[in-house]
Amino acid sequence: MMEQQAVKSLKQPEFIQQLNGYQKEAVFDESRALLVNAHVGSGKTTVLIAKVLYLSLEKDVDFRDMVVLTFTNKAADEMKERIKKHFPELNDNDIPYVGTFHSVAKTLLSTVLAVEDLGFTKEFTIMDPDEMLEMANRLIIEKRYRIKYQNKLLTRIEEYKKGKKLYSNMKYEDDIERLWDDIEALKRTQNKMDFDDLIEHATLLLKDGTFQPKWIIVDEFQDCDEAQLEFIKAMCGADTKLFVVGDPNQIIYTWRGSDREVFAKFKAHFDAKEMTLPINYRSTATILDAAKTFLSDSSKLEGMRDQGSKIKVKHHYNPFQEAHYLADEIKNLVRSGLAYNDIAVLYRTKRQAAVLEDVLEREGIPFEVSVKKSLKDVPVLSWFLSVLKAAVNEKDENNMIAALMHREFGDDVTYSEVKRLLKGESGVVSTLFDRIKDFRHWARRKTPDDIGELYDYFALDDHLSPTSASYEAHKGFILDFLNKAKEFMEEKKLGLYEGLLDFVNSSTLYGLSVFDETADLEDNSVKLMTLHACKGLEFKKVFIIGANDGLLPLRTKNLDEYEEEKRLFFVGMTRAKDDLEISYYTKPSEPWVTGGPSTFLSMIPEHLIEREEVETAGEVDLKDLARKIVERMEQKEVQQPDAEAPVRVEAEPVADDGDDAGAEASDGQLVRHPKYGEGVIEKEDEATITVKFEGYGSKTFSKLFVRLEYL
DNA sequence: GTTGCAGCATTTTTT
DNA sequence: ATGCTGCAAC
Repeated sequence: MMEQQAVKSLKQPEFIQQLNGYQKEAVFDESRALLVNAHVGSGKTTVLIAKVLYLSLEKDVDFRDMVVLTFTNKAADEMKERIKKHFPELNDNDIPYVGTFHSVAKTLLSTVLAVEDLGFTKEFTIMDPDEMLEMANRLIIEKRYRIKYQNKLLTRIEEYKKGKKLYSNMKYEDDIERLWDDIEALKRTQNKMDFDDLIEHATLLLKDGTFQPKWIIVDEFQDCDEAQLEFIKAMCGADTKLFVVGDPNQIIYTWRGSDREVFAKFKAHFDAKEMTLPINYRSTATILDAAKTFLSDSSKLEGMRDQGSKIKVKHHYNPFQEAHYLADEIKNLVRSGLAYNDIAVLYRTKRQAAVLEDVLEREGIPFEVSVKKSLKDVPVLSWFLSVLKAAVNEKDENNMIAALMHREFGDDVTYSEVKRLLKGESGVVSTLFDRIKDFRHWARRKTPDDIGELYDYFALDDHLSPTSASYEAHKGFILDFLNKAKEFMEEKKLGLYEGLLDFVNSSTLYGLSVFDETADLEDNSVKLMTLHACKGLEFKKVFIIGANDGLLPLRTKNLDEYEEEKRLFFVGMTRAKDDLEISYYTKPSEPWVTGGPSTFLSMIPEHLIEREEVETAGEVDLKDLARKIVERMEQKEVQQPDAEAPVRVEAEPVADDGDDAGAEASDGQLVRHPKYGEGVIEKEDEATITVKFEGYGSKTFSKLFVRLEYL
């Protein structure tokens, strides 16, 4: 018996054993193309990872023959981490095609594909939207283009590309078409690709069959747009198999281009087999029953759990009053045993967070608002990235201009002087220009170990002004950035120049998370986020606020948009495991939003609901409070543009005594880390801090992100 | 150049 | 409700 069991468990590794019947069927399936309809909370990620591990372990598929595509960096990182956990000997080089659509396209373009055929070189760099905007603005000035609604330029360009028009009231055309043609041409001259180009160019070059993996695996397939589907098609050879997982009930990004018909198109094109993962493990029956109301086809969604408690529908006078109620309620919940991170407050628009932030902060409730930060939020890094991009890609004139002309860190030259420098005319002197131009030559003789020399090579001290108050912080950011670049190069086994090029491009795709070690820390705080941002997450207690017509659902132009609002509401509701509470206002803060419960609330079967009015605070009180909050918000807005760096750094003591030696002040200091617990500071410099933890050993963090509580 | 009016949006966001 | 902006009239 024992032996039999041993054999059995050998045959069925743990990651298979834990699957249910449907999930196993999906993992073992051998079809050319399989479309898995993964209902909400049905263990989609588990199946995806099991499939990847199964292919590797049982079917001997090499990771280099597997393309695993995700939409977000977070999902890609999770996937990579899970793979590496099973195969600790693997590094990023061994799983090159596990990543986001964009990063995989980038990897293909800079390795196996013939970008030269499209007029690029392998040294191409990636342009983010900010950079594109800079380029566009420069073109407008230079060519004297007339562009209407210029402060909505990026949206207008996007709409133009999709063939739509943003403003239907425009009587006369402007120069948007010529502007876009110029941008397209300039991108080629400067050897740069924007995010869309990565997919489009890769698709074009893949069509000759250079790269055809054995397997293509896609996560969140419902978010796929036309271009991404074409990308997948272009990679398919006769022997390529496809495994895509998605949930049509969670299509909430059609406004961003995701294709409502993508499931049908996939099935038709690949003659795909379709399967369903119906079982939801997450939510109580009550929550699921209520959520099903918002689906067009809910027949296949099955729950596993008992009834649970009813859904609370709360009626508040206005958002200010609600914020106070929520603060009290959260305190009560925590008192009754819930952790802060079991709780989420979800809303339709970002601006709804302001009131909550204000009140929760004053009530001392730990919370986190999910806002994506980019490198641009740290001006010194944004500038330094321009320097590096210009250095790494010799054709990148725009970043050269940005690097030299930066108001704070640049070389104090005018536009016409930079133009003359670029033309090679004499009479203008810029050390930074020379160093950037000479970088490739210099870097040839260097290795990643020499990366610290970059600081002196670019004479950064001259640009960061050592006398300024923020000098130490600025220097710290840059040293930290270089440090991360070095780690990156070592993991990928690249030389200094190639490594820096790759790192710069990854930074563009990854944003700040390139070196945010706290990104997915399980810290104990209430999460505030939009309904869009909550996809993929789950909480024991969920508050959905502002269920008023005009807000949730937002005012919609057509039935399609209304259906998408329903799916969005569905996504929000199904984040809740145990308890769901939905609120609406008598007096919402936006004048175009209707007072009273939204149509969505009347769609939920009455027997699943428990209604409650929350006492109205005095009118005077509210007005006073409202005024104060508006004042505070205005103050914050004024402060924002000046803000030098992300907040956390300022909150922490930065070594300020003496030069290099200035660490001893914090040595031995007792601190608490949200993940590793209490520890003692071992070492500290401008950029990093090393803490020794009981049970985890020494960990080095970037001061940019680490959140240490000084005890 | 200035002014008043009409028309429109007011939202979600990854790479 | 409010704010932006294109547009036409001055």
